[in-house]
Parts: sequence; structure tokens; C-alpha cells
Amino acid sequence: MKTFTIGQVAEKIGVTVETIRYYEHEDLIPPVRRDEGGRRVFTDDDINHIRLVIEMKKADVPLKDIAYFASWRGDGDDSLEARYEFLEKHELTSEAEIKQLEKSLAFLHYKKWYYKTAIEAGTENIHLLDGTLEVSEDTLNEYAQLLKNSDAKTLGKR
Amino acid sequence: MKTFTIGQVAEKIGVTVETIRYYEHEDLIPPVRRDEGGRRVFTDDDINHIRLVIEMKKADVPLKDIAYFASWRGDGDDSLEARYEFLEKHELTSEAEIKQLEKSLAFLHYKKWYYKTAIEAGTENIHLLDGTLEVSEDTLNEYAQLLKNSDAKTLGKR
DNA sequence: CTATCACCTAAAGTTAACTTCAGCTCAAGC
DNA sequence: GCTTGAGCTGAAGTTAACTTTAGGTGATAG
Repeated sequence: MKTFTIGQVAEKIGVTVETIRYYEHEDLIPPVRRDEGGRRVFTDDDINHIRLVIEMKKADVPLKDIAYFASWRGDGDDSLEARYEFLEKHELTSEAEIKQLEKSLAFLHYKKWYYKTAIEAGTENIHLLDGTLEVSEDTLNEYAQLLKNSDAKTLGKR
Repeated sequence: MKTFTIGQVAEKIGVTVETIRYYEHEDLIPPVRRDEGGRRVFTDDDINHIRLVIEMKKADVPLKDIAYFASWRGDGDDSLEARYEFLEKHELTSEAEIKQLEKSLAFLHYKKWYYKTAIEAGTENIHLLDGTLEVSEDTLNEYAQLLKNSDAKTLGKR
């Protein structure tokens, strides 16, 4: 079977060799085989383990949790349920994160519209009550009205 | 105008008083007025500043960046363009984050389906090539087929 | 045959965003 | 008149996920 050095693996999957050693040290991947000199010898399986860690990281799964998941692999078929539940839990977390980010995005769209119109008017004062920093009802109502016929993203565009 | 102590503000918006002091210290909000004893006296404007920081944080804007945005407020209408561009930049970042999370979610769905079917079979071996850890083409093809008629989320459900 | 390069380990350092701590002030309740 | 509680400051500590450093080995290119 084809094998790789740590440098080759790092290159292949786009992380540093230090990160790979760190992942092994933290038990996010199973211990990698060594040659007579103590150097790591990676197989495709090892590479897939690292890729799995990276995929989970992208889903914002903390390394601590990934370590649990990794440890269950050692339990074979006995841990299938545990692994399923783990994935379900993080599925819910990811869904919630997406929803929150979508709200935040809507907020950014509103803010863009706010500044776009301020720029067009030459001043932010068109949105503020007299000399305060409070946004006027008029501005809020206008935006709410506009949202009925256009989408937030478009409204924010210049 | 109504004013509040730091404790009242913390309570009102759900952060600790330490966090509020930290935000002021880091210039994420303008310096808050003090009473004769040196204690902070918050107005609704101050509260809105803190709320803005929190909203931006939810959009994963780093505090360092929020500090820039905050500093531009001092430049008044001269910084409207800068603020618009700032929002546009973070809009793009948020959109990219959402897209990544959606990919990750699809990955979690696939993994759930993988373990769901393994649980039903009583073993993960149905998905693996002989004694290895490599997932078989059959499994991958089957999932690809199933995706044509159902959505990933449903496929992962038990 | 020696210098360079990839590799190794253990330990210390880094960054973000807070939190905790030590030590001090002041108004209010008993 | 003393204690309690909320506030204050500056500095040190915390956590995650790495990165950097210091010091050491062994194959290979010149």
C-alpha cells in the first residue's frame, strides 16, 4: 500500500506538519505507524482521518468533541449509536448557526441601506432624531415598507 | 433623560458588567459619562452602542474590526463611505460563512445516513471494503442515487 | 565527510475575547 | 459607626487551537 511522509501529507491536504502532529498528540486521529527511525508513515486511511477532522472543524465542531468521536472508532460497531447521536447534536448546532448568521446578514443589509441612503443624502442626519443618535421611526418604517417589495440584499446595494 | 448604572445595563442586555467595561476599554463603544464618584452613567445611546457591538459579534466580526467601525463614528459624515464598505466586506464574509456551513451540514447529513444504515445493519462493515476503513463505491453510489429523490436531511433521519 | 534537510519531542509562546483577582471608594442599611 | 454591596482600576489568568522554539537524530547531496 502507498505510504507518505508527514511533509507529503501536509502538502497534499494543505495544513502544516505541526498541525498534523498536534492532531495526533490530541488523539484526534489514531496513532500513526512509525518506521525504524521513529518517523511517521502515513497511509490513505491516516489521511482520511485527518480529512475527517478538518471537515468537522469546518462544521465548527470543537476539537475536544472530535476527540470523542475519534475515540469511539476504537469501540467498533458498539459505538454506532453514540456516533449517530453525536452527528445529530452537531447537525442541530450547525442549523442554529446558519439561522443566526442569516439574521446577522439581514442586519448587515439593513445597515448597508442605512448608510447607502445617508451617503446619497450627504449626511446621516436624515435618519436621526434632531441632534441625537437615535434612529427615527420614519427611517425604520421606510425600510419596513421597502422590504415588502424588494429583498434586503438588493436594498443595500449601491 | 433616563440613565442607568452598569449593573442595570448588564442585566438589561444580558452581558456581565466586566464585559461592558472591557468593551469601553477596547474602544468598542465611546467613553461613558461618569458621575462625581467616577461611576459610569449610561444613556439609551450608550446601550445602543453596546447592542451594536453584540450584533456585529453575532455576524462574526472581530472586535478589532468593530473598534474601527466605532472610531469612524467620531468622523461623522466624513466616514459614511468607509462604514458602508466595512459593512459590504463583512456581508461577503457572512455569506461565505453561511455557504461553508451549508456544505458542512450536507456532510453531517451524509454521515448520519451512513451511521443510520450501519445501525440498521448492525455493523459498519456494510459500507467498508473488505477489512479496510475505506468506504465502498457502492455506498457512495447508493447515497448519490438516494439524493436524487430525497433531501439529505431526511435521509439522515431515523 | 560534513553540512543540510526532513524528521522527532517536549515545552513555551500566541491571539482573541473575556474572566478573575487584589485592592480601593463610597453610599446605604442596621 | 460599621458592614455590606456596587462600582472602580490595572494586572494577571483562562481557553482553544495552534505555532514557535530549543535541542536532537539520521539520510543524502556535494
